[in-house]
Amino acid sequence: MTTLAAQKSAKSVTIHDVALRANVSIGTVSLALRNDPRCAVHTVARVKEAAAALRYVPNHVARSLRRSSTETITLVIPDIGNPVYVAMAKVIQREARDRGYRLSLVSSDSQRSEELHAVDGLSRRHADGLIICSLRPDATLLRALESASAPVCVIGRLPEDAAIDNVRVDSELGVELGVAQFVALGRKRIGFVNGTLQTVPATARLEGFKRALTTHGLRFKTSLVTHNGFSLEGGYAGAGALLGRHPDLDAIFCANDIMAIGALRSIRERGLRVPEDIAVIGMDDIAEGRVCTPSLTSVSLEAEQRGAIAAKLLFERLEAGAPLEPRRVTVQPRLVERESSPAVQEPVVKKIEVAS
Amino acid sequence: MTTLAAQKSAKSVTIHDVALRANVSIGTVSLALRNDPRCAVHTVARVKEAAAALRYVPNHVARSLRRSSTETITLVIPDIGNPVYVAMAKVIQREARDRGYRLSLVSSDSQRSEELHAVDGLSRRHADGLIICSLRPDATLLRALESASAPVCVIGRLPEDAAIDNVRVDSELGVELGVAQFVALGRKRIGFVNGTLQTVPATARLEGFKRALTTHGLRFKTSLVTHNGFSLEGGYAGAGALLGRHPDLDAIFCANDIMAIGALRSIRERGLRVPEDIAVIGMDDIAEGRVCTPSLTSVSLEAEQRGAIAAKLLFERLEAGAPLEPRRVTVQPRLVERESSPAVQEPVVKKIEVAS
DNA sequence: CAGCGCTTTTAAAACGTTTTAAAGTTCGTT
DNA sequence: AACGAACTTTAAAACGTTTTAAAAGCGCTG
Repeated sequence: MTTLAAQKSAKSVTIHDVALRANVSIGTVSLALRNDPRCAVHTVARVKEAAAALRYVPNHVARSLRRSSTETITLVIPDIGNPVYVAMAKVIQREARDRGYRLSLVSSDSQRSEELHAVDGLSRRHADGLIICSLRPDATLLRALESASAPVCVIGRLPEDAAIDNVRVDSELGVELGVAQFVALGRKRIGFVNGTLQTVPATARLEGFKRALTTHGLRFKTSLVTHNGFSLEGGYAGAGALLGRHPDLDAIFCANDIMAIGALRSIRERGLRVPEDIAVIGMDDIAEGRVCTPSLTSVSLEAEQRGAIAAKLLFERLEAGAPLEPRRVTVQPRLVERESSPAVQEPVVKKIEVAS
Repeated sequence: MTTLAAQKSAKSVTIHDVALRANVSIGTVSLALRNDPRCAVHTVARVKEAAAALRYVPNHVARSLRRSSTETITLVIPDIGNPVYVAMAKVIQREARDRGYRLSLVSSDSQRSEELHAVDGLSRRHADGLIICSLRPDATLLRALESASAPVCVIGRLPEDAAIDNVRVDSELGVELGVAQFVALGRKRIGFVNGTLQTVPATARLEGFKRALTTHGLRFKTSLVTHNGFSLEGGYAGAGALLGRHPDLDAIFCANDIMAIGALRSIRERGLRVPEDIAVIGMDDIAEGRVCTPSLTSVSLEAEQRGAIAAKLLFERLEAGAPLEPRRVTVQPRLVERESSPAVQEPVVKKIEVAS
């Protein structure tokens, strides 16, 4: 196609071409195209006509340079394969779009280098702001974030003294909700399939697990916990190990839903039934949990809500003239009951039986 | 933190500052930082020292403007919630990174507007090239792609006369592989849970299904097929409808793995066993299929491979001086056998049961 | 020591916008 | 008829790079 080749090689039409055709200066074209009130209506019309005739489309790079703003924000998530982060990304994408920003999505796979690279992108002017969800915000990353050259917001728990906008969730409480549900079901031998050791979420969740056991007068033992990747395989392996050590478990809490789905499979393979023999609760409340078999009881960590709040904080900072104080928002977890650890039926039945 | 506030408000250090400190012209700084051989080694050293001392980081926007290349490519996928596209994206991301490009990922959710917007981004200089995976490449989109102002590559079937680089997979053949496997298992009453009607993949797969039935001397009926979204819910609904109409089905082919996982659930809920009562085969061979219960037999459409090829085509075009002829690559599907439709063992068992 | 060739550095132009300050208009008042 | 005021338009300066053509430095040769 000659048109194709021609178009690709042709110099693109600029504001100068439009100015020439509309017989005005480039300054006027710039004003007119943005409907600046300083520009007379008939001029606006003429300019737009010329622009349309020439198929003018503004060069975003040039505009960014002049305005020193790219109208893009970066979002870094740990794993694009995890639906919970995808859900978060979708919310943030929408928020960004509503404000005229584009979203640049990066999956860090928890690589520190990827995370730092994204922060670095701020000073290179790749983006105007950054939302980052990190499982392991160590000193290096925090330093980079604190001295970042543009607004930043972190989703996930940060040290108390970090001077960075922060949206977190009380995941200890989340684990406690789950364990409480097990106890209400009459389950006492509870295992915990946790995620990668030394990540902040894993640490917090373990803490919550210990606290919950204590609360309900149950004894904590290290052998009740496994640490594997926050992945399907991790959950599968974890539940397997746990059941190997404690064949008498009657409930397993999993540090996220993906792991829980892996755990379901492992339990099944041992010929055990969920929830009759073993109740299972996950965390994150992802869509997959609603449709797996059995459907998964889960503690929602309100990923969408956290994403929306992070976006709000970031844009406030972007739009604020003056620098703002660092802010912190904490979201509450919420138990969503489904088949893998049912709330009502079974326990009620059970209680009636006990009473009669 | 005052440093924080200071850094954020401070004008960023530019090549001019470095030039001043190193006592050379900005042109020299530019050359030195890129290790241009025209620059004397001692000067390079001095400049780099100055740059480091000032923590200079180059402004990518300015560079893009001058070089008129953003070193970014855009990838548009239909659904970021579908692991198969995520896998594809990861491959392409890697390929891009290896070549010094950044990847901007867009999930179109099959909205035409999103797709066109991405194409439009090329002329706005958001990116240097585009890879797009569209379920419904209609005339509007094709026209836009053909007259795009930068290199483009489409993953997915295009009309024969489209003058666009194109990577496709023979998905008819894929369906035929699946049906052949059912037949080998002795299954004859085969349903098809298809995706959204009027998408190109759904059309092709339906075609393949009809052809496969014919090949094996089976009769095609419209009632053997359902059309729903290419999603978990779609698969769940589709299998439900199918079983409502034909309770005697002994095999269900699903147009993708996500739908197949939904279908598994629906089948289970009716108290039927997979694969004993109903064999199931999906398409895409996503990781989730390996660990669901039962694990999912699937026809791989080689998403990673297609992604890699698309990247290769795009970068060839980006790096080519002269315009290239449009190219087309077709990839072959591959059957991956797992529990939901086992190759050897189970059918024997089944026959024994029936016999008893 | 003029001239040459080689290496290194530089000034200035360019990339395509937005923005600013100033210059032109037009019009109603005095 | 002159004078502002209000409205429009414009020229030119930025934004921070890369690139180009020319200049400068420098040692050699004839």
